[in-house]
Amino acid sequence: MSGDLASSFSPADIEATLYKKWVSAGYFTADAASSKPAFSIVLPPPNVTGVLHIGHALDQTLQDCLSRMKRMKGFEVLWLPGMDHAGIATQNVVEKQLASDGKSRHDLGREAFVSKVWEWKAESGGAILEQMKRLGSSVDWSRERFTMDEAMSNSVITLFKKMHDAGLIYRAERIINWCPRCLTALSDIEVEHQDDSGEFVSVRYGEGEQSITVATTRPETMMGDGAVAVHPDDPRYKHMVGTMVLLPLVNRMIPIIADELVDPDFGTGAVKVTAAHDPNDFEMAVRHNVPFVVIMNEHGVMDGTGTEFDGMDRFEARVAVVEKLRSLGRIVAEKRPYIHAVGHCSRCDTTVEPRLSKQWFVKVAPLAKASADAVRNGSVTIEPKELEPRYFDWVDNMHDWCISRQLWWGHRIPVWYGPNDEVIVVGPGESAPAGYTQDPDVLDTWFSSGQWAFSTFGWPEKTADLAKFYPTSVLVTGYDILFFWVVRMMMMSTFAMDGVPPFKTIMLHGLVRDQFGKKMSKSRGNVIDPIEFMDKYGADALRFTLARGANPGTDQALAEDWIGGSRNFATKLWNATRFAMMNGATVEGELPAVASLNAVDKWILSRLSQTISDVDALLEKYEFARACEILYHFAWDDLCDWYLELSKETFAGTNATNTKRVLGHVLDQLLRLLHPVMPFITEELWTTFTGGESLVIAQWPTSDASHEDKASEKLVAEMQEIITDVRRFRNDQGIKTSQKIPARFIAKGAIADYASAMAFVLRLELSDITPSAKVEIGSVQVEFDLTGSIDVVAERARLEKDLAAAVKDKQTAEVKLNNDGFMAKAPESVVVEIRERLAKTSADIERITAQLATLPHA
RNA sequence: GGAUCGUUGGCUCAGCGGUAGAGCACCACAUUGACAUUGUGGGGGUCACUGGUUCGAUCCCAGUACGGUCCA
Repeated sequence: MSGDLASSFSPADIEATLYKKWVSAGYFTADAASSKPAFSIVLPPPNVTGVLHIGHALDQTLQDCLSRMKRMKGFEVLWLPGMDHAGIATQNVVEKQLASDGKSRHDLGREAFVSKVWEWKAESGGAILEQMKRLGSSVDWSRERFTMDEAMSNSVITLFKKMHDAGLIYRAERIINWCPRCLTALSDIEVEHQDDSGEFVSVRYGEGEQSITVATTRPETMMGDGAVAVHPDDPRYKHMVGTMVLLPLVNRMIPIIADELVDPDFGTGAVKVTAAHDPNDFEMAVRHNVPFVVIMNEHGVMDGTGTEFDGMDRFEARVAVVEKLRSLGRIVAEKRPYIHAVGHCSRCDTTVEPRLSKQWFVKVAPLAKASADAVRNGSVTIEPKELEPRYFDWVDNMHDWCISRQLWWGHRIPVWYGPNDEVIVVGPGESAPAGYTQDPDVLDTWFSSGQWAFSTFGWPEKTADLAKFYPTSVLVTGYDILFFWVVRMMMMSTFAMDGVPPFKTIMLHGLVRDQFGKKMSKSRGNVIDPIEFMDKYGADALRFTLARGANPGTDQALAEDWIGGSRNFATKLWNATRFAMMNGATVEGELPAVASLNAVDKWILSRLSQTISDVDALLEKYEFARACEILYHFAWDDLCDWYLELSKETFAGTNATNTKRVLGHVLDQLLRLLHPVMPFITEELWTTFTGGESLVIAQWPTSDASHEDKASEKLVAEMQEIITDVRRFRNDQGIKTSQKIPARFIAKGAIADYASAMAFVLRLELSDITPSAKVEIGSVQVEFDLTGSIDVVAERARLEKDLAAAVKDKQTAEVKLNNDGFMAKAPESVVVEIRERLAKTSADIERITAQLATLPHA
């Protein structure tokens, strides 16, 4: 019924072939018309510019794990792949290429530039999708999407209009984050705050009595000041509020205002109000009618101050302004370096410049509230629950979202302006009246990727996919993009889909770090390349390592050694399967009645049943690490180290029919359980072993309570104890593991039936001997004929060590049992357990003491 | 500064009111019957500190110290 396995496992020989087989068989293609229950996941779309990094590998391993398990459980699974057009990032890549030819996008013009980007995408974009195949991701390639696809653009425009009509999108002049290099607005989340070394300068404004010292980190913007602000209750300045003070350098009179926003304990307690260049100042300015004075252009170059600083870069100007103030004797104090948080463009790291500008915004309050409510009322669950506060913290305190970008690559804002400042939104299939011109800006990338959970299914059309697969079952992603993407998905989906959130569960995992728990970064040089490690150890090994480290919501360390360990595990599975096949293990025919089986077979079935129910429950709870741990130990310890060893004697005999069938069953079920995590090797082993078509479409195991058997578990535990103790004895006595020793077992009851199995494992030759040494475990004695003297010193040391342990255990048990409080209040089951421990340790002490007494003195 | 998480063997992490666990690393022995990408045995932790609750605390509570992350 089955083929042969090579003598060793070589991942490279099977992976690509198997992946092609799965795809061409259509296993991953979802059927919206299926009567099976749906299970759907949308892949967090990687950037079109991206390459597979270890974080993707983790994210996809977990999603694939869930998808494959659900598929085996009989769900109609759709795991939808695709990519994000990544506005700024992609435009930057193509602009860089142009720059190397000494050109800018303006040389090409908008249309030519955009088609250049499409060209780039066709040639070098999406490398990551091919890399996903290496990993084995069971995505539905027939449904691959790109956020700039026509259908998705249609969704974007439709939703923009819908939101605009609902009053959720508006245009306003505000202070926004501006990147002077990318020359576009950024949303709050595209700004990264870093501790920078700056300066903190105190400058005296005004003259004589009518002077006030302001402290600032941005002296260069003072030419744009419209006021000085103090706290209303600050006694130092109360008398000055409402008066005017001279603004140096430009010699303009500006008012002193009082505002609660000022922190009297910060600096001098007086701050300059630069309405057009600082978001807090902007707020105050609005409240107090302070004029907006723009003193910088879009490149971050001083402009319009009418001073010698015009034309200087903002940082150059900072130095020059301070220099000038110093020469004027206006510097009261300087602190340099002054470490403070400064915003940087997340795409190019340029220091962000707050800039007064007219942009489009999403009014987030009602959307954020709906998103928060969905989690608060339980219609969406966040796993692990501990991360919920972070979610609420964010959605409950969100600012309006700036969605316009001064870029060319992206969804063009569907707004047209008429000759008399009319504003209309032009939906799909509509067109603007003659003489209207379209807004030149494009939408934030997240505006389209935020629609990923429904636009990919064909919204706004009422498609079969949408009906079948929305809302998606679970979103699997790193907690680091909870705010970027997850919240946007929640807001936009809930709005577009009439209150139905995009997923039932948000499963958050952590970041992959290096082997010391440090963040991976190019500058540290500790970045792990998943492709390199798949080449070296196989995709299964990488996947297993990642899944095994994936505790919910927490970061995980990753070391090459550990991937090697997982590769060893794969090798172990390979060899165990070879062994099973060599010994005639089979999946043919009914599993024999449990009553007819020997205790070892009963035991492994019992362990299997527990393993199945544990692994199933843990995977359903997204406890990947614990599920993998259980699988690892079941496979390696229970199956390979004990079951196979204890069955060797049976296989060597003539009555192995039942055991062959049991082993076949256990192996079959184990490979199924492991398939979601290690799809390649399990597929190869299982198809070879069983002759079945594919594990991808095989049934997921279910536990069988009738297989659970405490008596056999107890018996095998006893056998394990005996074997371990005899091995220890042999080790202590320096007897080679290969050397066969004449021995006999003195045992009563069920255990006596397994003397020969144990003897086989222990390389003992059972015969009627005259013993010269013995090992006692509980009521069982194993006697040996060592034909000569034993190492008494070693033997005495071993027994004394056991004795000491038993004495210590006995004491702790006695202390408890002599404690009245314990006896009065501890639950009965605990008391019973301690009593049993006392009995056992007492017996052990007696036995070991007696044995020591028989030893000759060295 | 605010919030939040963490502190368990050499490293990375599980666990959790009732005698401390894993992987890797380490030590010794072994080429034996699927596997040296192996097997067998072993060593190693007063579970950060101080109080409290409890018959009993690594686990619960409070505080302290140190570290991380997010937000400002």
